[in-house]
Amino acid sequence: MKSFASILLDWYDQHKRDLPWRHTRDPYLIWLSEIILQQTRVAQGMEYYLRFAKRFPTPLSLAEASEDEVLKYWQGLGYYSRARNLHAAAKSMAGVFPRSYEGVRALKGVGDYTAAAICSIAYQMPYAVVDGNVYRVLARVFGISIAIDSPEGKKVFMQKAQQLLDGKRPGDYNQAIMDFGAMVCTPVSPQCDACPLAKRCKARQEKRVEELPVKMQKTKISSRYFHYIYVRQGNNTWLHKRGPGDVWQNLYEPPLVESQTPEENWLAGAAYKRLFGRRKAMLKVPPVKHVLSHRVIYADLSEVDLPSSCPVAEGFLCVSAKEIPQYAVSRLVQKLLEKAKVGI
DNA sequence: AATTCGGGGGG
DNA sequence: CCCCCAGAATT
Repeated sequence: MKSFASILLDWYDQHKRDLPWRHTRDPYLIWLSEIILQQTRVAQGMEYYLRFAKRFPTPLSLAEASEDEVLKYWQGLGYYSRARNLHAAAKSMAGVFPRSYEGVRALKGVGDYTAAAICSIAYQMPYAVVDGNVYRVLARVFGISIAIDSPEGKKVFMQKAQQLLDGKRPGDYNQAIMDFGAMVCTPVSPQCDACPLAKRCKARQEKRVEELPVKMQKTKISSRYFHYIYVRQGNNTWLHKRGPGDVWQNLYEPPLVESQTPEENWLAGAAYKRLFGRRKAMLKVPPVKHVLSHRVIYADLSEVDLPSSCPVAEGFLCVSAKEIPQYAVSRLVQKLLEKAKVGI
């Protein structure tokens, strides 16, 4: 009876995807790829990785860049704390990527999964990764019904993964089980006919493939209502850098008024008056729906004309409309500006 | 232990 | 519409 690991490795040697970060053993580049791929599909992260690796080929080049530039390169990829942590971690390593598991695990933005991935792939250290693919493959093949997002479940899957790890090729094994989960043992309609583990798969024997893995879903989604105001002041406009404690930290956006309900007359509210007094705002883009992981934002964009004599409000930058593309903005702001045909 | 971080692709 | 993706930090 062949081992679980050797079956996966055989499958991997035949079917592995040709990915750019598989052509290097540079721990820095492998780290970069792993941060980009957190909660992100390979297809979505590919172009970002290539651009990052070209512009920031070394820890030092990343450390010496401004956070604004790093965020600009990250624009559109989401989970922007990844970019901020990436930059902070690069600055913390003084040009030398850590060589121990503990050193890697201590980097900002590196958790158990990412530390195991980097150390196994770059250093051939025997640490098993546990990501969404691993949960799914192990839950099905071994018929594990415990919820993957429960504390006990995490422990069970961690132990199982570590026990199955191939000691000779830990990096290849880790990538094998993830590629396998992405290509064969997929979340819906898995390719059981082409699966080299089908014969020993508990879930398949018990016809529970679609039921595993088990997750205790929750996700209460709340709504927010954003009203952006595009300032037209000659050829200039206003931008604001978002602060901590909310979405899109350190990204830029036009002046924003948030309302508690869609019906609220925000134009008469204190927030708007403090910025623009009694000036009229013209609606340019009717509300668009923007979905985040645990939140739905309904956002519209209006325009206010301002004489050039008008001073810039506290906390805002006055920039040429042509310069907007230099600033990192959320996908929502990008879409609103496109629809309004201003900037970008 | 539960929330909060984005955005996109596919059924 | 739904689910989930090479997760981590915070509270």
